[in-house]
Amino acid sequence: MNPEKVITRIAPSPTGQMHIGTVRTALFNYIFAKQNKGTYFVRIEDTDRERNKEEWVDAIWNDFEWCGLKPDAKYRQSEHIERHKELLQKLVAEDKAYISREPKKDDPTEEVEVVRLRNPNTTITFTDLIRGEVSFDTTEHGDFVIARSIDDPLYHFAVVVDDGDSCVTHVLRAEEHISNTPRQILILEALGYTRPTYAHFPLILAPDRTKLSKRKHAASVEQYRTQGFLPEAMINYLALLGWNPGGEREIFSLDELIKLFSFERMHKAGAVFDIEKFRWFNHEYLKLLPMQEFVDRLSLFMTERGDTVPPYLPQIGVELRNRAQTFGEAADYLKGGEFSFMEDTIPAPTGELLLQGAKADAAAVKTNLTKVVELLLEHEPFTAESVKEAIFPYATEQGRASVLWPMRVALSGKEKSPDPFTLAGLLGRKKTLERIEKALRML
RNA sequence: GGCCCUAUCGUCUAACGGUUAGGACGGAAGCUUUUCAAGCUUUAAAUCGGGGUUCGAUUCCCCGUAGGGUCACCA
Repeated sequence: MNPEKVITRIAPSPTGQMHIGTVRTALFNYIFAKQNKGTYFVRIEDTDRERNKEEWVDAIWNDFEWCGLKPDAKYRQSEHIERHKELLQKLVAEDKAYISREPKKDDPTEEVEVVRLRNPNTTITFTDLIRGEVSFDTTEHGDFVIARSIDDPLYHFAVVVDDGDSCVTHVLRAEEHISNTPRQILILEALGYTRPTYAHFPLILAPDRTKLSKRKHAASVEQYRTQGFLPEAMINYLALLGWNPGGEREIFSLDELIKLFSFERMHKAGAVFDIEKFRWFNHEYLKLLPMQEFVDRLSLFMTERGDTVPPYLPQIGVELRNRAQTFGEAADYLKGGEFSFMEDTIPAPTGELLLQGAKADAAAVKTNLTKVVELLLEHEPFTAESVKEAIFPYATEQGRASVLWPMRVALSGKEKSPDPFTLAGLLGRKKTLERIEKALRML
């Protein structure tokens, strides 16, 4: 019955590829808003004209769309520049801030007129949903700069104004911002806005336990998309970095996360991003996909990557997906000839390879292969299971290695491949028999 | 360095004073259609240290130690 509607936001800056930490913060903002039937929006923080680039603005929209985190609204901070100027002037007029003529910081030969806030030098205490009460002495900040000039606001000022005007109720962001919070509260109080509720999420760490950075580590959404990770797996994995619903289940859909999320179960310490576990999650999600969808999405991935999609992809889908944890790996397997046995043009295996794992001599292998042909000549139906039924008793009798190894090599032409029955099922009777006959001539 | 935050297997974590400290990833071993992968089974592996509080501490308090974040005319 609380009349106050929850409003959350994510505020990325368009200075490069989107960081997966940004996605996680967006995710929790999204989840919390949805859980409370509130609103979640994206605001692009583009007040730094020198570092921003249009291409990164587009990348942000694309990345969020790919992740499945659709905002209820979106806008750019630069659209509000007039409002920022207005409030900057108001603050100066009220003597809560003042214009200070001083040498430019990175070029002391030049003089600038920055705007500084009159710091009341108080101790600011705020409640953090994750960390409880947090206090900072703000005297150390002095009269800090809030604008490069009277019409060029800086981050802290712009954030406070935009959050205030957008009636953001919950500022949920990463821990790196926690020591910025008191400064923003000081600005907020000077401006007279209502203070939102804060929460600071633990950081995502690299294996060396420092903040995961795009410079040093694989940390951008784009990289993982390019490697063929599924957005649903990424969402799930990211949600479980620093949070869990208790119990032993790990696979959760976005809807389930919305139902289960709570700040009480949020960790306070940073969590190391483990690519191996992420790959495991991805594999789990790959296996959850209906085969047709797996094939379609992989085909799309390969096409975008410039790879040729082999016509036999649907047939080997199950085998391929067992092996590959990501679409990227699947594409690599295909490209690397892992499934070359599906091609009609493969050369016959050498006699040496046919005997390599057979634990028997050429004469015995020849006999066994001949027998296999005989057993399969009219066997019905010709599926992996039924081929196994036809061959297995004989193989067991003769020593499985002496039958199964050469049969598998004859069918695949390779040292490593799926088992002979799967191969036969995939190839069909005609090709199966042809390849065994061909192998027989190599002995 | 100042300020702030944090601390359970290598990693992600469960336990909200009483458990043989559980699960997952990864590792190791074994099984299978004597290859590869997947799958299944088994297994090693942790409460940072020291003081308290308590009949009893992973859990509460204090002090260390270690790690991280932040200290812009970036966001």
